[in-house]
Amino acid sequence: MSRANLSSQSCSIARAVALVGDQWTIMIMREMFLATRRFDDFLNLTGMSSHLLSQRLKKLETLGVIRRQAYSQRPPRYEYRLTQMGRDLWPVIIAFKQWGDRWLTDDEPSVQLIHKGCDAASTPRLMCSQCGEPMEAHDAVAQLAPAFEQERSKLRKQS
Amino acid sequence: MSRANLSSQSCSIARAVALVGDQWTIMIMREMFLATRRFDDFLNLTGMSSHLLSQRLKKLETLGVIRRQAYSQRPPRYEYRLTQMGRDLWPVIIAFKQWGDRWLTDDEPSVQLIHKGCDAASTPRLMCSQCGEPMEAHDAVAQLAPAFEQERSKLRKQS
DNA sequence: AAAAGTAACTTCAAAAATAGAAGTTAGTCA
DNA sequence: TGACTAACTTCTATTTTTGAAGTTACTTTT
Repeated sequence: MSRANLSSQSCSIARAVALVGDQWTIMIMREMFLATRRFDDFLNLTGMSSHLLSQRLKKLETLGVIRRQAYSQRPPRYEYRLTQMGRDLWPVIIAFKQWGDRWLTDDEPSVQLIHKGCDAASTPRLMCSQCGEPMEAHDAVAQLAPAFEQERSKLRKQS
Repeated sequence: MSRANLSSQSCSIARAVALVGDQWTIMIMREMFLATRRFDDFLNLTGMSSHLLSQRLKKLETLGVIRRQAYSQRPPRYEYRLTQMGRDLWPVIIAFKQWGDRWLTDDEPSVQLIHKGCDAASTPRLMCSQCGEPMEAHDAVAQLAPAFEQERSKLRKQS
């Protein structure tokens, strides 16, 4: 299966990952949430090549995750901003951050999140949308839609 | 900057992404959370090449995200299971799922999460660890540690 | 008026990663 | 004995990424 074909799966995880689940895209999104807006800042702050940055920004714009906006006509200059679709990727970035903070360092986190609501340093957690209780892997059971089950049993038999 | 060097950044997002932020690793983790345990099932259900699957499983084992365990001595057969480090990646997978469900499909989600605590279909949300209120991108302010600020202003000047 | 600088890119060759097909190992089953 | 199975490994072709250099359309400095 080629990379592109991942997005043809019916699973929304596969689709999401096919579009925005690569390392440099996630680094771009980190920068977006740190208020970076300009090409050369993305370039220097992520350390990626300009070629790839250009490609990724175009892809994200096409997808509707970010939009490109002129902030000067002469000389022509552009900046990149999140759309709602882009802002909704925040939980993905935060999830990576929490995991990294927990498992990959003993130091203080390099970024702390201050919750505007209560003014405290927050380490956001997942909670159940229905009852509001905190939720972890073992608190949930995955229930597969019939179509997805079928897709999977076909795939299993292919070997 | 080569890919590997991402993990030398002090930012835990960069580190996390360098280790587990690629498409196939995330697909492997999806399968882990769907209770897949065996090589050929990962192979067929993700659609990745066996070469890459083998590499990724080794990397994840070395990192401590999964462990490899014999379930038969003769013939020698192995299965893969999550460690606590691996289970803690659940929020990453769920975050991708929620985003995909919201932005990439109009159909019913292919997977529904049933919360064991309340027995309802749940779409987990982030909440503040301090006050328990739901949290989104605009509810937080990022506060950078001095060392990270310094790292970043050096990087900015490199252009 | 010419030269240097700047932001936002594009181009290109070399290196690295991935895909897909085929092969291997250590067995069991008919 | 021959087919089958799970869990891989090996190989070459293709695709992606890197890193350096170049381009465009201006503004600022000398």
